[in-house]
Amino acid sequence: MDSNALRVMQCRMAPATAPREEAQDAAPAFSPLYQQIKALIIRSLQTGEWRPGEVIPSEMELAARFKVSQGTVRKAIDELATDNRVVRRQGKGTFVATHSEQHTQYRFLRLVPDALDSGGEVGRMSRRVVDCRRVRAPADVARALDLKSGDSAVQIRRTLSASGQPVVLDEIWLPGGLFKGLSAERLSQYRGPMYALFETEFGVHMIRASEKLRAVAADAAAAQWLEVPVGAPLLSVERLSYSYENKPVELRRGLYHTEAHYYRNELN
Amino acid sequence: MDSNALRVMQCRMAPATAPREEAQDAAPAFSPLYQQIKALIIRSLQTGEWRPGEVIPSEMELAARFKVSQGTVRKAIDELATDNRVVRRQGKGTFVATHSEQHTQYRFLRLVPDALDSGGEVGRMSRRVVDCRRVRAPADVARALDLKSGDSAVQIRRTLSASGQPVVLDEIWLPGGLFKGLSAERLSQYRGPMYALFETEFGVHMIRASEKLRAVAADAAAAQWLEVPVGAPLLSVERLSYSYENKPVELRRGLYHTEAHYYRNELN
DNA sequence: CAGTGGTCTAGACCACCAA
DNA sequence: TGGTGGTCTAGACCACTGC
Repeated sequence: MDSNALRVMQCRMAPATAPREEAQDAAPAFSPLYQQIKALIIRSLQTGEWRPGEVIPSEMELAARFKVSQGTVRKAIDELATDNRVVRRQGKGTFVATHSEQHTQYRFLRLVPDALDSGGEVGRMSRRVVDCRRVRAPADVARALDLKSGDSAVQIRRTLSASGQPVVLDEIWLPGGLFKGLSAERLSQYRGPMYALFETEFGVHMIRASEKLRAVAADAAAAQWLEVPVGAPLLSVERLSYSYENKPVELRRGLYHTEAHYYRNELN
Repeated sequence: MDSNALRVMQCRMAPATAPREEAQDAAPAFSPLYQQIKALIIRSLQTGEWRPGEVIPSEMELAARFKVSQGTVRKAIDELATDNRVVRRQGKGTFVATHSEQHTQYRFLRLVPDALDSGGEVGRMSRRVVDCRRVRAPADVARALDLKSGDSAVQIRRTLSASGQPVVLDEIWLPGGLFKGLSAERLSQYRGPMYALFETEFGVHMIRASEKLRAVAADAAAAQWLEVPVGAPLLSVERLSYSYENKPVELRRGLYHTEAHYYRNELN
């Protein structure tokens, strides 16, 4: 059969006689078929062919569409699932990941109260927006978010409180161009995690983040908001979040009061 | 063919007419074949049939031994590889993971110097053992390590320095029974990471760890060792490490000076 | 060259879910 | 009951390693 020869060609290079859809990479590097399929699926996710929360076509359908076996599609989807880009549900289908669902809420928040140390839910925190302004991005923010100096940016400051005690003071920076119309009112009114709002209102879906942690002393402002003495030790968490297109779109500088909470991390 | 019937039986329950090796779990829960194979391989790893750094039998050999297809063995090994219990090397074989190799050194240390912020190697740190004593485990340590109160424990204190500046002060607690003969001399003489010593000298291999991070103020002792003022903010990292048998065997309380270093964490 | 892990296929059956 | 993802098989060929 020549079907195998076709498969091999697909493996070795981006074929000219391609079946329908093709990545534009001119990279001559070897890439397995399932990686190519994965890239094609990601493109469809990026273009919005399937939106967050929706089902994507079944493995059989995708196999037919891409003219590969079900097993190859399966391996592609397996990786998308471990990347948290899709969620598989046996008997129902494969769904585009979203921040708007219960079990994925606060996916990036690692703060745990001392109290429910083992067992028990992570207590819901109450949000309070301090302010939300549009300004020209400072140099360091512009560098982190890949903006030109002078570009517009949104600055949000907010606190999170657990049982009345303020625990987190966040300063959030977003590219102004992507978040037109974002205001303190929108933020305050919205129910659910901020990342869910970003997703549904602005089409920005965060897939991963990178954090830098340090211990710092509280300055006057932080001390006031977190109700601690000036100079008290605080956990500084600088988070850079990346969008579906793998571009940095959020810089979040958090100060955590770790007297009754801690930052949990699992190492494997 | 009845070979399929046999497979199904293996899937549904731990069979009485088992092929050679069996897990002892009486749990009636459904478990896929490849999970059973994975459990069997883990048992062989625990009993030392294949030791850290060694090759395990090829997929074909294991398939013959367990009387399943190569694909099933492959899926079992895939999970062991993502669990960091084995390492696959194309063309060479599958190797039992070890802390004694270059690319896995300092697997659990997330501290990164500000300097080489992107690109560049993580600079080697110099170790210095402050002291190493055998004492009766304090209550909190005993609880964390599943010891009886009054059991013997090893307490190690040491520092890590980068380019002459002390950065980390660790207090390490180990069960006395597992680490007979561990002394300050052994620790000082050993070249390579401490976890490699644990592995080669005491047969204790860490597979995962759980950390709790907080910001704290330096007390007098910490201030002296880390050469910071009393009250300076330090990153407190309490790590509980688990052995191959998934039992907690190390409690490590670290204080990190995060002026020129930060704790890096990737969220997915 | 032989042996290893890595990819791909085709087809079977199972577990789960909803209508 | 039919459709989805999940498991398992058998066999082919590819890529990498070391002799």
